[in-house]
Amino acid sequence: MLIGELAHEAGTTVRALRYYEQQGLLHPRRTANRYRDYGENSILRVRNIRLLLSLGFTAEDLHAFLPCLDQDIEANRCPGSASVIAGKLTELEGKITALAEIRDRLSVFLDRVNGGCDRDGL
Amino acid sequence: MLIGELAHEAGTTVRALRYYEQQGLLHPRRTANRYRDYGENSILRVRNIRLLLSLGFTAEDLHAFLPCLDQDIEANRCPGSASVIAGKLTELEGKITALAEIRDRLSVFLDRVNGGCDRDGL
DNA sequence: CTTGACCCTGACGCCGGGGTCAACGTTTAG
DNA sequence: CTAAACGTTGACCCCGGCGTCAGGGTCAAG
Repeated sequence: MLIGELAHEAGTTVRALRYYEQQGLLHPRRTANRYRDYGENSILRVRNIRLLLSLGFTAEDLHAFLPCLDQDIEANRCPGSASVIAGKLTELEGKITALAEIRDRLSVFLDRVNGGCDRDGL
Repeated sequence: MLIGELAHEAGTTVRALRYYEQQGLLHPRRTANRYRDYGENSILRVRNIRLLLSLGFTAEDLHAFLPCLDQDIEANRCPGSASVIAGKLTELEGKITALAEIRDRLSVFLDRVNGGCDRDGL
């Protein structure tokens, strides 16, 4: 399978696939004319990569998932990745908490802006 | 007041102040030797800028606050900024929701990884 | 033979909020 | 006189995940 077809099958772009390879996440064979040649399993692999990226992992984080990227990642165990996941989970909780704080501050802020003014319009 | 002193008073850096000016948020006078010359009100103004940035507004968003940046922004009404604030609040809620979803997915993911494996270590 | 649709590598652009030089002018203290 | 400690502009660097050229090669169809 050539890169364009894989991109189509996996729902991404040619550029993204080359980027994943550059990050060490894909290792396609090459045809005689140096075209990248992917196997069928690459479709699942790329989907897994995109799933994990959408979950907030970085490309570097994904190295911990390398051994199991070709399998059904959601159904299968992936030794070594648990600590990475746990770390990301903690990081994520922190971000959510921080954003919630900002939201609360902003909400109070909005109340003041609205409450203290609006003699004209309201 | 020169730029270094203002940076110190407002708790930020010289570079940040020049950046704010570049973004159209500050307009210091110049002394005879082209040094930036800030008034006392600039301290509050810069603090307000930093407060708003920390609340998640971009430098561009801050243009909506220009008329009131020199006042006590938390106590004062700021006509025209309410809609910007409300928009940010909505945006923020969206981000929090998205992150919470990711967190939940990730949590399920972690459970599977732990539950399906670990015959050796645990 | 030529056109068009693929493929290749390499490299710059983007976003945000500055950090961090470089190379230079000014002012003050000793 | 000189050095330190300020100030000036300009320009590149950072992060992550690609988008988007530029300037080629390759291959099948007409």
